[in-house]
Amino acid sequence: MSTLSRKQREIQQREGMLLDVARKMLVEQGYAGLSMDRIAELTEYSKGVIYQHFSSKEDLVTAMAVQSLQRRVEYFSRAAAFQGRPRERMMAIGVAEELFVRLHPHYFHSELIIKMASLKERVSSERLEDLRKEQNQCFGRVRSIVQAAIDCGDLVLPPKLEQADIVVGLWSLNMGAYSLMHTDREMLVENGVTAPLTGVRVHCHALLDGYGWKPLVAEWDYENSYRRILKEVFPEECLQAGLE
Amino acid sequence: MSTLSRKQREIQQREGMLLDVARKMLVEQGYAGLSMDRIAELTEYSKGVIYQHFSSKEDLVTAMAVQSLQRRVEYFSRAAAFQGRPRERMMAIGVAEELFVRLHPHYFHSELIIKMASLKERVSSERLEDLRKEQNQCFGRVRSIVQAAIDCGDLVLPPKLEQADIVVGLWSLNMGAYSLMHTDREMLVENGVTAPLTGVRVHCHALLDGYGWKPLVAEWDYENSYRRILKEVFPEECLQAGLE
DNA sequence: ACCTGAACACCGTTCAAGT
DNA sequence: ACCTGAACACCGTTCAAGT
Repeated sequence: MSTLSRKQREIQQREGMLLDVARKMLVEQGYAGLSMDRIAELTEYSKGVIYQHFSSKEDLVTAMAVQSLQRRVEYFSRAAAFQGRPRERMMAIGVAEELFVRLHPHYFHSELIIKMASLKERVSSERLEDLRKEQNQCFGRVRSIVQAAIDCGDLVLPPKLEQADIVVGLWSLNMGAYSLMHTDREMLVENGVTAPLTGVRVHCHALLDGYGWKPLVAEWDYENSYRRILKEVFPEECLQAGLE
Repeated sequence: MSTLSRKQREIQQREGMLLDVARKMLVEQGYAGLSMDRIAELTEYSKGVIYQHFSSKEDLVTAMAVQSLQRRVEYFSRAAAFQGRPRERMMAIGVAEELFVRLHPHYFHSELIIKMASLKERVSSERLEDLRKEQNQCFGRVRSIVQAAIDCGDLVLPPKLEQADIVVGLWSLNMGAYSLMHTDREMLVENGVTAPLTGVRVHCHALLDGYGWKPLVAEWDYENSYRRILKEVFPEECLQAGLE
């Protein structure tokens, strides 16, 4: 027995449909091509209905980003549950992010977009709260792995770095690399960068080695960890993404 | 004796003024608040004149990004000329980026924006060529330092990484960190990240250590290098930014 | 109680008419 | 040769009128 009335469920379903149509539009035609008019036209609802769900265009885009973060939290949670050394679990987070970006580029794209404009002013406070919550969930998942590494002695915090800073470092490297690939792929190719996606993994290992997070690359068979993560945590996603 | 006629110079000057007004508007009111109508109003030119300079709104934003990259190339060039070990020169590039972001946040902002939407379609091909050129200049400045490090034996490329990949790793880390700070500062503060800007330097050192780029942090007094870079390369910018 | 779509203010872009 | 600004098509947002 659901806690929502039939009507409420219908409304929720409608919101999902609106977001699906909007996301498709965003991917195919860019931010400028995303129009409330055309969403109404395509879904055959009136414009008034759309404004019942979303208080503005920016609110709609933020809703897409919230969906994206929810999905990412799922991936991260599964990754964090991997059985192994903390650094292997952190590696699993990296794999989760890679698969997430590969399989849901439109979700990732919507996140990049809300980051751009100073949208906050025009987004409903409830939606902003949702966004904040999901972001902190993501942050928390990663942070608890850093904590575990400190607790078991695998990681001794370098001077001037707190626990949260380690999260920021990894987050920056990953987000920077994927947005670079999204937005400047041509430039990379032009400069002879051949396999940017595989590259991210190697860079992350270098960064973790730099923090002195044990076991170092030289002391452990991370190729094997990688295969185990793919097989044990993301078997289906792995097939979908076409990874061996 | 200039190579441009008086009229041509006037037009160039006008373009600069239009861009200044536009940038201010972008910073104060976000992308949605940037309007061709209001630029015309504020500058007291007609809308037709603006379209003589920029083929579309996207073209205008791209022009801002080109200006930004030109400025960055200046900073990078000065940094690359620093007298010292290649890793110190790379550190100087990091300092250049930090000062650039601190002193010209609006320039940096415009770069983030064009990266967002799939603007390419609506930007004149000349402008796109300018953008490409400046990007490659930046990339090249950094790359040549990596080359120097390889040549003198300070850096031995790790397996699976090419020269250009090292540039991508550093670029990603820096860009990711600064855009995170630009867009999610609240979230960082909420999670106890106190000094994100100083953090970037530490993360970069960790990454370079991870690549095995000599001399490692433990083998060299980089605090001293940092002070020298500020003093010798960016004395004025340093004062402007309010760094000690 | 919920939905519609005309109406409004504003925006990007063009181009015939002016100087 | 250069500039103007009315005109057009479209967009985000609202809300009185309908069911």
